[in-house]
Amino acid sequence: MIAIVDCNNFFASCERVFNPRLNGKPVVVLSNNDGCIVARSNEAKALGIPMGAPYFQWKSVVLQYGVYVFSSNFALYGDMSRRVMDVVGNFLPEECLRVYSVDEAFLNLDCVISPNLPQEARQEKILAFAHHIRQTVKQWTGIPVSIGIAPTKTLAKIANRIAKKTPSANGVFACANDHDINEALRVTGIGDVWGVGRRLSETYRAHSITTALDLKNAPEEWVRKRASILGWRTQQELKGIPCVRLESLHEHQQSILHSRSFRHPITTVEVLQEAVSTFAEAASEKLRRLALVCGCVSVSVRTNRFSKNDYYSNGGEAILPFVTDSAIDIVRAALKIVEKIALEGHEYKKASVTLLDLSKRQTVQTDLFSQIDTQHENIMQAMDALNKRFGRDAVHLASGGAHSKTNSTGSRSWQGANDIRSQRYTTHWRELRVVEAR
DNA sequence: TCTGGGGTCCTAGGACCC
DNA sequence: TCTGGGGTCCTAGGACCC
Repeated sequence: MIAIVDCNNFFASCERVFNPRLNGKPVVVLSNNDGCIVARSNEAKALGIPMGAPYFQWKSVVLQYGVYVFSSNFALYGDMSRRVMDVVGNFLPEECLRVYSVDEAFLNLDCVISPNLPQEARQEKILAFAHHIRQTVKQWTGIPVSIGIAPTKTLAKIANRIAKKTPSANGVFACANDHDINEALRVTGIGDVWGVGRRLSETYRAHSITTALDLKNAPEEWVRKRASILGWRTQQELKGIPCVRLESLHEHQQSILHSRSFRHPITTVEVLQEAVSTFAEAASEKLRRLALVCGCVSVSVRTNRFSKNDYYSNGGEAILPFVTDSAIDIVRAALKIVEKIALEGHEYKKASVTLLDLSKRQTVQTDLFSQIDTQHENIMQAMDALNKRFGRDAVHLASGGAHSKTNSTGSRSWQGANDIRSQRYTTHWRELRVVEAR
């Protein structure tokens, strides 16, 4: 049996932990640049605010109902995620816990509760175990979680959704036998199935497959043909046959991406290069943190994708002559690409830098030792140390823009809005929560 | 005025081989 | 007039996830 532990409204719940007056109130958290609504408390959901909605379209509702709004605070959410996963990790061996995203983890319950127990005794133990996890996470971190339990991951996801939607379930829902599973599938819309996105649900609905149960019962060959091997696997999972493995096929990450939309459009290639330089440097920092090197840099730029006229987007990539983790090499390659792909006269709204062809730093170092530039290595170590100690962007490459080009608030004019962020309560000494006792 | 960011995997089709 | 068959590898683009 598989369990999935999923934090409820995770970002909104993080805000509530350190700001209890938000309990019972509608809360939303915005994406980078304060662009979209990416997390909503139940009260905000009840107001009809959809996931991913542009913030500006919902500002009037926000004002009318006194919704509390926050810019995203990833320092806080990342740290809270680590705490939640640590607590869950206390309950079972490491190899039976698979952290799937910032707010979700899969648990292999067979590690903890013997599959050979009689059905009823086993079910009872599983439920008690799940409730215990849920209560402990809540008490130790302040984050509410829901737990879904079923024979496959896709079914566990469905059980989790029911756990969230059914108040009487108390945050835990298990479906183990065929009858319970079919009933759960019957009340689950096709679009709510894990692995069925917008396009696939359109296809399915056009063929009268509207619930998860319909998909389970659809002809396999048809599913295989119309929805590829992925759709077929989803269908197998609905039938209780495990098909989705989470164990990564790869030893390490395949790509590193850093991208941002600009608050104000960039109109000159010169400024665009500053932005791309900054992004490439940020990507290289992540590369070094993961102890990887890259062999290929890819850059893309584009204008506003929502304005119909004059949409322009372009991209390019460069294969590096040697693998590297040096910001200097990577930025240089990225800027060369910008020269090729960026034309004057456009209003650029977004740029991204992707590092590809990643390998472990250690393994290449032995082969290509003479090619690793030790001077760069020393500079990178110094820069990383300075930025760690004195804050991000304490030092950066000059191609990222000089300080004379910053505006009155101290940020470059293209940098995104992040105006209404809460304090970084758990990671910055100066932002600790102050509690007054009277 | 205003619309996120960071990933993975699969497939079709082209290029190439003999 | 008429133009094979069998295979591999790579890449761009699409779809999906949170």
